[in-house]
Amino acid sequence: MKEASRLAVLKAVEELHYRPNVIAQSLLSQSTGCIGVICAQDNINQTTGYLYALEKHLSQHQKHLLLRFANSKTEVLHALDELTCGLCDDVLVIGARFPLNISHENVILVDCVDVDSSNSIQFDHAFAAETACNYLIKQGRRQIAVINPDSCGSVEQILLGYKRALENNFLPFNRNLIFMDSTSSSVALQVLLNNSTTLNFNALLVADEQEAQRIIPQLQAFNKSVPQDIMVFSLAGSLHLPGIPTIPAIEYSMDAMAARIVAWLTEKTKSALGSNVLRGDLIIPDMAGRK
Amino acid sequence: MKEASRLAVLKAVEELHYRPNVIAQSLLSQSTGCIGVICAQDNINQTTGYLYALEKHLSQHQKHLLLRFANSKTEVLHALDELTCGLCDDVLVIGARFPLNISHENVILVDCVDVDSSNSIQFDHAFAAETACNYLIKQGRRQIAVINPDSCGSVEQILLGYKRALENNFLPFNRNLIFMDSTSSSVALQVLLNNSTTLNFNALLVADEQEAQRIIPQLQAFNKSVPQDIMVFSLAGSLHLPGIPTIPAIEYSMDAMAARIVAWLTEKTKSALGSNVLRGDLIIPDMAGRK
DNA sequence: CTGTTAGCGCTTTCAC
DNA sequence: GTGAAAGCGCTAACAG
Repeated sequence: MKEASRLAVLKAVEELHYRPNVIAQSLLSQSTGCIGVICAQDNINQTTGYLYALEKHLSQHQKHLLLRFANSKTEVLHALDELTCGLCDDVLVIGARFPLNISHENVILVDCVDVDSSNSIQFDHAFAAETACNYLIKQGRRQIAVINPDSCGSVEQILLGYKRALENNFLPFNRNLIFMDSTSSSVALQVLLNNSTTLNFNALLVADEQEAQRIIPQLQAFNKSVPQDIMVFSLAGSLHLPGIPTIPAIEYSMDAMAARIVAWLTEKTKSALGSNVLRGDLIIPDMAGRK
Repeated sequence: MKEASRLAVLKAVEELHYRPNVIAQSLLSQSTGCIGVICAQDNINQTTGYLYALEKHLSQHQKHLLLRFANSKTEVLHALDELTCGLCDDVLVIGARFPLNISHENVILVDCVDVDSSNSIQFDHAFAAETACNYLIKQGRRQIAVINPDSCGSVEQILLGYKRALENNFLPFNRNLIFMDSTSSSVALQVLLNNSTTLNFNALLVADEQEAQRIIPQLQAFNKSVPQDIMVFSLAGSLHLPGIPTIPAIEYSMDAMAARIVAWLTEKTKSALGSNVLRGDLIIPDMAGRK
């Protein structure tokens, strides 16, 4: 081959801005490099962390993030249908609080409820609750109440970790401090406050920071100062927004989660997932920070 | 054709879960239905609103949202490169605060600075500032300060609307109340507060709610109550989070924006954009709400 | 080492 | 009416 013609081709490539068509490549390779991400969590503000971490990791592996939102099983299945016709190599479903019963080869369930499938990544809520209680007990809070909405699906796990921490600290278990099946967290809080003289609770575990921010003003309205009288602990993340004081929380590393997911997607061996539970980090408020 | 064989085929389709391969279809039609969305805003929490509205509208038109994040011109161009090799029919760049100089046929710039291209949708900041000032003046606030970070790129527009409102209300313009080129909004605020006895300002326009939540505690630290002493107004959206009191704001309808974008994408005529500026709604805090 | 060919899964066209 | 064939843009495997 003449060097001249080689250069001529390269020059033409340059000048005509030739870009090999990835669709034609995909047709042959039977893989598009697209990963569908179906966000099913009810609080869409929580998706940002997931998406940012996921996109960062996916693009590093030449993969594309195809985003969908879905709020019910029907919507998830519909989205799944549209994405698995050759468009996406794999699909993630994130944060579904309704049972899905999906056990497809190429679908990974992340932080979903009612998971029987092995293709899933779950947060270790038992570990979170245990850490939370141990922290609170070390802070001198021995009467820890728990308010967890019915829908969270991590009820048993949270209770497990809660009891484990109490046992390890030789503390008695009081059923009246636990509100796991309440439809409204506000009602649960009212019951707690109405019985506060006998219950005498000084710490409160809630499902997430959003919940905490709803509950804290209610506590204050009943002359309970936070965290002096009642220390409120979020079992899933803090918001880190200006104007909102930090509360102690368990925070799950979105980066760690994304790394695991991408490892699974690229290696396609179940062992890549390692354990399929992810443990969160304990975040304690900066005492020197804002009041 | 025999009816029996027709049914046999349909039955086989059903049983084998046959799904026509969209990639093969794309190769022929030269269109994938994928719309690349490059989020370039520094505050990733702002992306959620865009993404949710966009995905909703796109999926209604059988289009897919391919998400990327980019924080610099280099990253945006790199993402653009990867998406325009046949994968995406069109690409949106959202919220870039750095000049891009892109005027590609299939790229729409949304809420980006320094836009010369006609393929863009901008927020009407002049209109926002004018509405804000008119509202504040009607609330009895005639000394309106403005703090706007340099990077926002809407400086002239905001000043335009500000002056227009003042003129229409026969109020004098005071240059000392305007901080448009300050690197730090905190420094600008300090200058304002140091001169507060002579300036006597009773309202403050800030770029967005995030900024407002940074500034409000600083005002309170100087014994300025909000909104009694100083009414803080956000020129771009409010957060609507529990635990954060609502402040008056201009809020842009993500739904309206998404609808316009999808109209442009589907009709592919510039007229579909209508005007390429989008005006925001005035949001006033619910006085009956939290303190 | 270079050049040709077949075929990825589909749709459109053209011939029967 | 139904059925065969061409071709979308690319890369594999093959033949020269």
